Order: sequence, then C-alpha cells, then structure tokens
Amino acid sequence: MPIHKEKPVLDCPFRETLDVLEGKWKFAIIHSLLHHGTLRFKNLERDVAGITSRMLIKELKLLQVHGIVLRRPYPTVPPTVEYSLTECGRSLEPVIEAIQAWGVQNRAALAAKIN
Amino acid sequence: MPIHKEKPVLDCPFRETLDVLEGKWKFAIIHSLLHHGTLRFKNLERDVAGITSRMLIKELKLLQVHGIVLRRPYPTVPPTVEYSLTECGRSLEPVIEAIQAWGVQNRAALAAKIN
DNA sequence: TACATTGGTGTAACTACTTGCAAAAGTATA
DNA sequence: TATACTTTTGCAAGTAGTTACACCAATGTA
Repeated sequence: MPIHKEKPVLDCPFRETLDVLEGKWKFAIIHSLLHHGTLRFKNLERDVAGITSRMLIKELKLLQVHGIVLRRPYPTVPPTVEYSLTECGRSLEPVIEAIQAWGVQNRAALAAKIN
Repeated sequence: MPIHKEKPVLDCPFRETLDVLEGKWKFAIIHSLLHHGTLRFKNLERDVAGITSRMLIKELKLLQVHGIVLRRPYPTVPPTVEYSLTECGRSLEPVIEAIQAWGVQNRAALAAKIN
C-alpha cells in the first residue's frame, strides 16, 4: 500500500496558483484556448506543438477539475468534443499576456542562451 | 550511448519563455527575490517553503545561466553568498504580479478544489 | 570541548512525469 | 473492401525531476 503523501498546506495564494498551473503543458493549453476560443480535441492537439494525446487528455481533465476548462461533447460519429475556457479560465489572460510580452521582449536574449 | 534528444525548435516566444521558467520552483524563487530584493542562500531557502538546498542550488544555477538571477559571493567564513534578480529578472514582475492577483481573486475557488 | 553556523557537493534511491503503441466504434470516402 | 476519421483509455516502458543523508571548511558561542 502506497504511503499517502499529502501536500503541505501553504496558505499562500501564489503557491496555490502554481500548484494548479504546474507542469509542462498547462500554460500552453490555456494560451491556445485563449487565442482560439473553442477548439475540438484534435485541433487543440495540433495547436499545442509537441504534446501527445495522452498528455493533452490528462491535462485537460485536471484543468476541468479546477474549473478552468469547459468540455462540451456532442453525440456524433466520429465523436466531437469541444474545449474552451471558463470565465475563471479566461481571467488568466493577464498572466498569459504578461508571459507572452516578456517572451517577445527577451526573445533575442533567450535565443542566445538556450541550447 | 544515450540517444541525443534535441528540443524541437519552436520559434515561439511564449513557449521559449515557458522553457526557461519551467519546473516546480522557478516562479516561487523569482517571487521571493522580487519581494526581498537580495537574499543570502540560506534565507532564500527558508523563504521558499518546501524547497531543498539541492533543488535551490540547481534552479539558481539555471536562472543565472538565463540571466535572470545574479550571484554575489563574499570571502567570509562561514561563506556569504547573496542572490538577487538582474534587470531582466526584475522585468518578470508583471508575470509574477498577474499570477499573484489571480491567486488572490480565486483563492476561495482554489481552496475548494485542491485536495 | 561540543556544537551551531553557511553554501554547497556527491551518492543513491525514489517518485513523478512523459511517451509509444494498440485499440474501440460508426460513418464516410476511395 | 480497405482505410481514414475522432476521442479516449490501458498498458508497459522510459526519462526526468526530486529527495534524503552525510560531509566539508573555519569561525563564534556556550
């Protein structure tokens, strides 16, 4: 039986936010949904360069649980599932914009240092 | 011989930024340095709740390489090493502030969903 | 004398993340 | 008939991230 490892209670809004947005893909997914509004699963997968369906599904589920992403399935064949941001998710726009702005401003510096 | 796995070239300022800030601790470290200005290693370790010296060192090294963090050692005993943000690092303030603001605004909602 | 202090490093272990591959179902197209 | 399409899951395997623990040096304090 695995030991239950509970997260230390931090009581810090900043760290709690990071816990929700943690991982390699969440910011990129939100960025894409913010830009496109609504996307079908496959289109989202194509838009988030490098992600696998496995990971995308997993991340989307977490984001749903946290009330950031909305999932709308339709009973078609083949299946159609649309993903979009909730009101709460859209309120992350300033965060995404700030990262984007920093990236654009420091693009040259970054390019020189990443290898 | 391990296969050399190169990062796919993305040519996207947003994703490049995420690559630099990736991981569990970088935002928290930057947040702390932004708030305190300059901190000795041990004080920084105490301020970033939950981090180990091992991880802190590793992350600080990466942040130095990317020109975000500045390291200033003094020849004392026991050693004194001060860490602070560079100009470039300080320009991440809008990002940190946006995350902080979102966290404060969504605190109640987060608390209800994280377990 | 015994112990605490600081900024790290090394080793070994462990957990978490991430990937690739195959598969399902019902319709549409070649 | 064969193959593609979409969304999602399961399994196995691999890689990356993270931790714990001990240790160093030289000084200050009890």
